[in-house]
Amino acid sequence: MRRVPAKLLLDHSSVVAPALLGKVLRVDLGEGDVRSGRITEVEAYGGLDDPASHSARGETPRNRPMFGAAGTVYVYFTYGMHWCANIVTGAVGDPQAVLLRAVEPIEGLDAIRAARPRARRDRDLANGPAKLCEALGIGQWANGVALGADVGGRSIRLLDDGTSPPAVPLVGPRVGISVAQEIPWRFRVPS
DNA sequence: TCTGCGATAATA
DNA sequence: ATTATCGCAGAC
Repeated sequence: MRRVPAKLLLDHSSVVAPALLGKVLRVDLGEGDVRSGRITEVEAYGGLDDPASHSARGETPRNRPMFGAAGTVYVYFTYGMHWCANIVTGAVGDPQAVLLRAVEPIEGLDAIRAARPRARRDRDLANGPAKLCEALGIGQWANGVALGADVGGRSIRLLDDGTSPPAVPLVGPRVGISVAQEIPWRFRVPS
């Protein structure tokens, strides 16, 4: 299980996004609590040219991590109660990111179930951007942190276990946006 | 399975 | 006012 090379993350988000399908997201929360899942759904968000992106109107305190280096994690709080996580792509100053929308749990299933008490079926554990964060324990602590970096005993890694991205991913419009709905930047592993 | 709706607070 | 969401209730 090797680390995803930084080079893969350094490109336009719409190019990186489908390449992340099948990769393994592993969160180490310390004290033996390790949770991971295979990425099955993502969305690309661009910079100033993408009106649906948090970075569309320039840099603010919230979106600052998007302007950082490729491989930075951007976590935001929304709807008054949910955390969602992105992987930043592209060069410093070019605010692009891939929203992680769904994973299928691999490691730490018991901890994941405990973190998602409202999920009645296992398929509902991490099949949404906020569910994914709650399941894997991703929160504000991860905002602005580089993949692989240690944050007080916690870390997030992106790994390749040999699974290839789907040759033909399902593609469609991004979810939950009110502008730029015609841009097909949502990518899913075919079921 | 699907559709509609309320929760809840940071952001601009 | 809006929001890169979720889970519940009710209809079928």
